[in-house]
Amino acid sequence: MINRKRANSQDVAALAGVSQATVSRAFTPGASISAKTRQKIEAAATKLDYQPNIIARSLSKRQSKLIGLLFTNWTHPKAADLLKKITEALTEYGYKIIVQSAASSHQTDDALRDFLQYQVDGVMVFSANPSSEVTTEYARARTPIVLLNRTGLALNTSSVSIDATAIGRHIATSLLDQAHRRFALISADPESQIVIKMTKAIASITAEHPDAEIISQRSGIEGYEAGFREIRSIWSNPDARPDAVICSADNTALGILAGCKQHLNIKVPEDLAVIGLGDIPPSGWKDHNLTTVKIPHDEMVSKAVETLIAGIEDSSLEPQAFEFQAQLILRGTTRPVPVSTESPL
Amino acid sequence: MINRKRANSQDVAALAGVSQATVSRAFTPGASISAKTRQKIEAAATKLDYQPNIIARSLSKRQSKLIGLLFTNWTHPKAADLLKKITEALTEYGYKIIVQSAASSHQTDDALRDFLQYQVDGVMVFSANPSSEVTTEYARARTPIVLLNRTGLALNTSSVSIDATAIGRHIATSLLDQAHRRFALISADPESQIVIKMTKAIASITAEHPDAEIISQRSGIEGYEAGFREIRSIWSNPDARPDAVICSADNTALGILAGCKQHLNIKVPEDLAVIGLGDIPPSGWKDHNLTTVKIPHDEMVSKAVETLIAGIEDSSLEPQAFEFQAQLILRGTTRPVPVSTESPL
DNA sequence: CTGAAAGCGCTAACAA
DNA sequence: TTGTTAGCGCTTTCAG
Repeated sequence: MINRKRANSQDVAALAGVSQATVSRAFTPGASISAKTRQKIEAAATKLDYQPNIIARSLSKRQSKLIGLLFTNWTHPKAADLLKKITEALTEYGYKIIVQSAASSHQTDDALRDFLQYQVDGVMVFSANPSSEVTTEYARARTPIVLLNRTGLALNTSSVSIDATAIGRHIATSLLDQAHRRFALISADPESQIVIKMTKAIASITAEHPDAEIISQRSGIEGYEAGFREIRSIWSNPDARPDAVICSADNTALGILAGCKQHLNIKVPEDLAVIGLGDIPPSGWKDHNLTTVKIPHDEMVSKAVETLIAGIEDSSLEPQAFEFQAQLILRGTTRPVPVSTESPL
Repeated sequence: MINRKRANSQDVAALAGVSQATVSRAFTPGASISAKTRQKIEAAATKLDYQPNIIARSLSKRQSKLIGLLFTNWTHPKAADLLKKITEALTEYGYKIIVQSAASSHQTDDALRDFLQYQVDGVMVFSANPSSEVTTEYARARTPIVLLNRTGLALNTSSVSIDATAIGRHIATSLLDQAHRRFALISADPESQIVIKMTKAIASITAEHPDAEIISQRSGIEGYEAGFREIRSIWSNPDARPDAVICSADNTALGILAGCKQHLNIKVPEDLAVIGLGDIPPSGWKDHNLTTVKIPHDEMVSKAVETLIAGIEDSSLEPQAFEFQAQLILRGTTRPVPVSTESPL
């Protein structure tokens, strides 16, 4: 059987002895069509291996059932999980996902414009901020954008993020309760809104406390090895040693821990407290037992997806910003909390 | 400015005072059009925020510039890296990627049929085997499929994988050289062609050796914790203890290592050798120092992408199967190789 | 180099 | 319930 080209609804119509429009109805849920003709058509369709051409449908219906997903932060420890969750959630709603990768902000905008050419019904952006020119284009096209992992700065976009201020204050307070005073802050991307807000929150707490301070702030440190190296450098100046280091990622914190143990003979948490961010599985393993912050990624993805879908279905909806509460998980790399402050009931 | 609908080539044509077809030409690389009219059109286009509708173009050209990417194994340690690489490589060639996730083989087939409805120009499947019915449909539609991480069993599909037999033989031989005799095999998915082939290869080597044997084979073990638990169970029977365990994933091997150290007081590699698969970063860290197998993922992805593109551009091309050589990385969890066998020059 | 016109495969009124 | 007809926005002959 040498089928030159794929069967279309015309071919099926001819074989079934009905009009082409009727074939279209047979493939439209809830269209008015008699059971008998539907059967004829289904028979003809399977015979010809017919499947509706969604591209043509999209053109005609002026909606593509396509969602653009722009991904930048591939080294995020949950990158694969997030992608899976996003993909599956959107699939549930009957959408397909077009992924693009972007490194620079320039690429971000280009990718976003590409999405528009593909007539996506909506876009989700993970860890990047589109320019306001692009978001305006989107607004004009009435195509909603949801930013995941960014706080709601950009115009015309919804966002889902964590409440960085709250967790920042919480970390700082907890550290102070545990009698830590000299904080070092280590981050990957200093531009990240979350890092900025957390830093500000921590600073505001230390400012209120007479002998507490942020004694150093370093950025561009990402991953285990980077942490491993960084702690040496931090420790090298005996006059400026912190007694607590707060990292923007668990991986980095684990590297620091390893550095403390292997080279520097720093006792954690006695000499130094270490706090991570993300609560990746190894952090919970007994040999690491890292105090860290758990981010409710699943809830955030669900909310992001819901928001996007809502924006697609009701284009009059205003963009919204959501912040989720992250949770500090106290484990072995911070000193035990004094009993009195625990559940002050 | 309340632009009800997006501008189309018609609108641009009107504004520029040319025909719609000319606008189309202006956006077709290499079309014959004078510099002057092109400029007029570009001016009009930017004024109207016009961008060609790729959906319409696809319908008309009968090619979507869309590639379907079916992803099943999200827990693969390199999942995010692979996705990134695939996405970026295909983007280089001017394609966009539609991702879908599938758990069961049933879902695999459904997802692949969905891709067909979206008129994808080709499909890449990571770690799954489509049914032959579906691959036949694809063949009929002249839409190439490339399987990544599967050996070339399915009809009408190309595949890119590692040479599991070679690496299996290599591992077994190396272990025998190091005076190991009793092998335990631990895998996540016993159906995986790679696992099957490696097992067979190892078995064929042990068969040739009088006192070597595979003393146990366990599957369904995936991840650090699973490995951590499994080694206890393996070790619980003093009469059937292996002196080498070969894992289908580094994570699992690392869990085993931790179990050996923390609970069982097993000396590695003196009492037990441990070999992983994948060479994830922690395996190389000094505290683990795991002997493992490095898989040339980047080369494999490049080859898979090239093969797919080639298949799209020349539909007469026959499917091909590629196998890459994996590399055994000897580190600290296997006994040192006797000097005599090293470089037998 | 440019315009007119005929599709691409489908949906969506509108009649019948 | 069905058929007819007119698009959806673009590409691509074919003339000019």
